[in-house]
Amino acid sequence: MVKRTQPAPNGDASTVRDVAARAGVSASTVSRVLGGTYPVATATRAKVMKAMRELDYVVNAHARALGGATNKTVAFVVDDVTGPFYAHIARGVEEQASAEGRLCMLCTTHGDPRRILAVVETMREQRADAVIVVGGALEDKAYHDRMTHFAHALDRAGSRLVLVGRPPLGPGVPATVVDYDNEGGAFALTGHLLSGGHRRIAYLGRVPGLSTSAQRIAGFTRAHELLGLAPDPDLIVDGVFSRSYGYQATRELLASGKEFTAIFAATDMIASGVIQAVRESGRRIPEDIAVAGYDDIPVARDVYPTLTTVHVPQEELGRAAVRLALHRDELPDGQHLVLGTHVVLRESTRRAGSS
Amino acid sequence: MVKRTQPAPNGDASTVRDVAARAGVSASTVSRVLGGTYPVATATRAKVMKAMRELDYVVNAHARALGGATNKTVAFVVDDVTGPFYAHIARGVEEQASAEGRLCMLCTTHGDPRRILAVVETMREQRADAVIVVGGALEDKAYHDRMTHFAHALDRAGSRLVLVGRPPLGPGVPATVVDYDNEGGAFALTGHLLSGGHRRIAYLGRVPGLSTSAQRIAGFTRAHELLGLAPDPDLIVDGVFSRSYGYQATRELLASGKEFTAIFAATDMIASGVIQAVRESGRRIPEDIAVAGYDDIPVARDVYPTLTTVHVPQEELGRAAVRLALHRDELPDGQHLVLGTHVVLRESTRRAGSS
DNA sequence: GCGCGGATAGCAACCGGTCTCTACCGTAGG
DNA sequence: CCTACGGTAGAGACCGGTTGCTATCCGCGC
Repeated sequence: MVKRTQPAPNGDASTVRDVAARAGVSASTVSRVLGGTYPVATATRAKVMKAMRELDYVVNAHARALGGATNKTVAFVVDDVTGPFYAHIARGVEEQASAEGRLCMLCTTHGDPRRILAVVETMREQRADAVIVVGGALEDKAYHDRMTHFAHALDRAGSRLVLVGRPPLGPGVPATVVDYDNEGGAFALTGHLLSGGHRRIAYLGRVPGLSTSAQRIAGFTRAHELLGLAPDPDLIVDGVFSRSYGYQATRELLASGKEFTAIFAATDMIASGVIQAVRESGRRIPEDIAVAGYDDIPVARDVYPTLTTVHVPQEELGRAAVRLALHRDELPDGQHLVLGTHVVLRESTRRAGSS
Repeated sequence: MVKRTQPAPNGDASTVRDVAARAGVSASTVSRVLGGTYPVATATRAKVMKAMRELDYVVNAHARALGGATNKTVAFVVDDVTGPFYAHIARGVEEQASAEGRLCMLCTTHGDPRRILAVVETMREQRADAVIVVGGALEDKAYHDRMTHFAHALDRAGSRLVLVGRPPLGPGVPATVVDYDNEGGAFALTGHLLSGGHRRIAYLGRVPGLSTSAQRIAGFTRAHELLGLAPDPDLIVDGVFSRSYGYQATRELLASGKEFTAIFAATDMIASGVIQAVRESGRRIPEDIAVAGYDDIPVARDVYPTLTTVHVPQEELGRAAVRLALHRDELPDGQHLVLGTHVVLRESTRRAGSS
């Protein structure tokens, strides 16, 4: 007899068979009590429950996952959790996952696209029933191909790839896309600035090759064109999505002597740096320079003056991602959901004349 | 023959045996190629690798976990990921977990202590090799007992409970504690304010029954006592750790007519609301009222004026939690690590005379 | 009194890897 | 030429739950 006869000999968790032995029933019966989806006599059930309690038994999720196809797990892949924008999406994902009885794995890539691929591979091993990738995508052919490959691989394994805030991989690729109206938000915000009389608007934080950036620039440009204008390429500055970049770039821009009356920061994080630099230069916001951001993260309400920005429904993006991944039939036409965005007017763009 | 003969009949992932069949070897051989820890002839290895590539094979993490005792997973339990303080700890946890070849599960409790218990139970099922619980603990007997129970249960299963930023459960309880010098930080910060001449300091955001809060108040009080003073209980205001609370409480405090020259906000989040309310009242910071916070989250550098606060090594807390859980021998004496904190002087407490 | 069907419980075969033990190969040493 | 041994590969028993099929016991109707 190699098998232990002790209930739970301290140092190893107890199993169904331990519980069965103690309750004087078979393992199947214990399993049925656990599952609840099979008739078990009340007296038997009570005996089993008692034994489980006495042994402090918990099922082994892995053994359970081996039988069924799925692990009841959702994976969330993101650049960096400390960014408020992603953190709020993460909250939505976690909440919805939890509501759907799923666990949530958190994986960060620190901006390295190769790590995304590695992480998705790992999630394939974990048999997660949804893999949610968040953040703008690199417009790179090889990368795109690898993601397409993963979409198919996940699909074959009964899992689902969900892209949040990035463009679809193409028709026929089994992936769900949850996006927000990036271009439309930029269009509306730029329109707001233009209608406020601004004609020379600087755009800070263009990221070449990043889908999110391209869309915002597109909206920015389209709003100009609607009025028969064109943005000055000289006022569109490349950068990264960070506060310190916003601060630094603004100082340089102010020092350059270029003319402009408004700054469209690619993100609120950038905008908060912009605001600091503008104020340190002695200029007033919005009287001398109007400032606007994008994302509507909490900092937009906290800066002084409060920041006009484009609201992105972050938590809803996260929730929708999980919801659509698990109930694919909810979205009949294709697998592409676009959530709306809208401009939130605050002090940083208020015109002198306005109330 | 019920078993499929097709390699991977589209709709189900391929298994070791599928690969074995295609490579013309046995399942054990495939497993050995996978593990790498057993001599396999070069030619055989090549055949197997080729088959794996052709079938786009990935191991099933659950099957693998079923054999070994652990799941190579670390669980991170937190109130809310959108709080910057917790988000930075999360980043530390995720980074270290990733460095140690572990995956990271994210679980949020939304401040409901019952959910912590449920989550820990779930992690027991998952056979996570560490469960990291972050955030101040409720000083409640029943709750304490349940946590102690879980510590033992996890220990029995070869797993480890780690408490971050909360007091130990008691001697003999198998749990690792990674804490920071909460009381010392509050003591130093209060000392800084007192040495700046402030004698009536308001404390905003006491949370009755929360360990973190009690420790900060203790440091606050001890610094007063060192100078033969005592804080005015009337200036210690109960609240919650949020920006809006800080804003509201400050308005009420200013309107109340109570005398004070400095505000010690229990957290930076509260402080950012305090700053806004003070400035809106027309008072200057720090000339009329000095403001200080706690935690040193990014917002402390972003507010105007920049915020004096107590630096808490958030990422290191997260990393240490994972490290100690996995290499328990690293901490010889007991399982209690306390990281240091220090005051970060910024503009919000600068005296007129100082540079 | 006998047979039938519903309600329960048990047996054993999975799920997909890993690991131990055994078997086989070729070759080098005696 | 035979044996011993290093090097490899295979067979099969796990890990812990789940589940289809079977077996048993019971009450009840004829």
